[in-house]
Amino acid sequence: MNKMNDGHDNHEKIYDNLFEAIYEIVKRVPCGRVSTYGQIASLVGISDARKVGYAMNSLERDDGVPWHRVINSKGKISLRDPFMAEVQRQMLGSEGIEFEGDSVDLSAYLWDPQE
DNA sequence: ATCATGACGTACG
DNA sequence: TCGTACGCCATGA
Repeated sequence: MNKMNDGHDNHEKIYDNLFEAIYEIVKRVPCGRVSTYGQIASLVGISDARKVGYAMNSLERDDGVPWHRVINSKGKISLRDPFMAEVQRQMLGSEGIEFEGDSVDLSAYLWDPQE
């Protein structure tokens, strides 16, 4: 669920938890680019990339978080569910991301946070 | 309150 | 290349 508001946080970027912070970073990844669990983790200041995966897994509905643009450091899709993995692949494909077999060339599509 | 569980990355042998 | 250890969140039973 989403219980991030105690009722008085608005203009300040204060997050009740790590997942909210992760979602804000993922929202910055533009169409046509991909990011990795590790990169997102680094940007929110944590060393555990798994937590980024946990955060993505916890998304129940679309909160404007482009979860499909987050893949692993090997350039592959990490979703365990084959169906959803294919969905993710299709979504990336429709955004212009090309696959070489089952992986994406990160040197060509990795998001640069400075952009 | 404890326990299991789940989309990872890096270091090391 | 492969297996293992570690990092240490959020949620539901």
